[in-house]
Amino acid sequence: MAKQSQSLREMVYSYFCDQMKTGILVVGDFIDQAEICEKLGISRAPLRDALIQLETEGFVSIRPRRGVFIKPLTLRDIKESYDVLGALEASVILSVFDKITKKHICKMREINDNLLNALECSDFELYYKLNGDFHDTFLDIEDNQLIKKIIAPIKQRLYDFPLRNYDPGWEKNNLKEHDRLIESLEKKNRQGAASILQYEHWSFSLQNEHIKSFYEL
Amino acid sequence: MAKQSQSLREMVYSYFCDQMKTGILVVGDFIDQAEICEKLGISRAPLRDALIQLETEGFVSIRPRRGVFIKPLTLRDIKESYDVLGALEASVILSVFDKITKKHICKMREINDNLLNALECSDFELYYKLNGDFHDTFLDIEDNQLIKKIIAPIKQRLYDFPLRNYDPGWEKNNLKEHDRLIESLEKKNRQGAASILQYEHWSFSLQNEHIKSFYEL
DNA sequence: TCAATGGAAAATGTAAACAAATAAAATAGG
DNA sequence: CCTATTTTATTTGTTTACATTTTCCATTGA
Repeated sequence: MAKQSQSLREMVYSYFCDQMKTGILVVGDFIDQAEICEKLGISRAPLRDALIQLETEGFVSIRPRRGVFIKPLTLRDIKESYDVLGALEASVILSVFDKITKKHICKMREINDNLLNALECSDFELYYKLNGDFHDTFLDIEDNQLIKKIIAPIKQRLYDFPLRNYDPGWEKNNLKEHDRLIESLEKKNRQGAASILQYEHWSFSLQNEHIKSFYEL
Repeated sequence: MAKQSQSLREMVYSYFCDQMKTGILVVGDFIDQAEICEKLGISRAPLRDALIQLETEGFVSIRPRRGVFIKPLTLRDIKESYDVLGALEASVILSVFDKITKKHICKMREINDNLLNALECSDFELYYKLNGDFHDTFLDIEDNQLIKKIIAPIKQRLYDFPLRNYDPGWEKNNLKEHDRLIESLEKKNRQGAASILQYEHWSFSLQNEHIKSFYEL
């Protein structure tokens, strides 16, 4: 039915990621295990394996003897995620600061230009892909694998699966923060760069209103 | 055989935590699944469930078709953990700063006194318990559950299961940092407190030599 | 004596069967 | 007609059984 190189558990895991990304599985959904087993042509064991992994990562909630649900994303969850991402990305910027070259800065500027284009074309899907690329520019230089392993699922939960009310105003603001980050990097302003990330870009209180409308909360 | 209220998976999970805390299961160990199943009187499914959770949390490594190992704790792992803990605990101190009362400060001071006593009695087990309590004093006020959920397994991996070469010199240093943290809190020095946590207490480069001997690396 | 190939044993990934618990439905009583 | 209790059905947690893969050992050949 699929590749044989990877285990069925990994296959099921990717299947869920895809389903969430494409919006077929939505926050709050109940997961019909029998249906999925039939659909994928597998038994319940590897499905359960993947579900436990997803639960540990925070995507689903297994209620004993009652079933599996995709965890709803509350405003509180978002606030908590923002705080964590702010602290960790700021830490990353500080630690990779000396490794950031002109090349990286050029790349970030280029991506930010493309982000503006995407916005003007109202291609929000491209926008969010590019936005990920922007942050990956400095995350890729970081060699702390643990930090990256923590950041990834949190971002995925925030962005990858619920695609809703795009808000050009918010996104333009986002670009400005990116610009200021780039500026700080050019000026070799280490603390400034970290501060922009932690206390502006990932500031929940500053972004509160936009977030509410984006996530329909 | 055990409580019936919780699922077997949770029981197995706690079993592993205990085994790691008490040092029966050591870093690098191969896990004999059949043996554990027999010992606990359960089948392989709930054991596997717990192992997948432990793998996602970073405790063990499941090598497909080859077995399960307790992840070795490399110097690199420790450095990465320190960076994450520094960033997150600093973030916590900043966010709970206004909620810290005289009562909390007294408690921290009290714990720190007991820490010194434990050191003088060479009761290192008590020492590490109290050390956890010290940090919990401000972590308990934090209402960001996500941060706490991230911090807990990282600390557990660092401290809870390998009990080795205690180094009174290092631990005394630790107490001094605690004192300076308390001092900053009293003086309402928000940034100072965060800075002590992130760039001194959880600074890998400052603690490098002590860490090496503590973990026998 | 050493290396290589083949086979047996052990351990894991997967599937299927079973049991217990929860949710839904139907029946009985007011 | 509504409510409460009992019964049925669905779904999960767990056990058991099977198949595939890996590892180890023995035998054979150079």
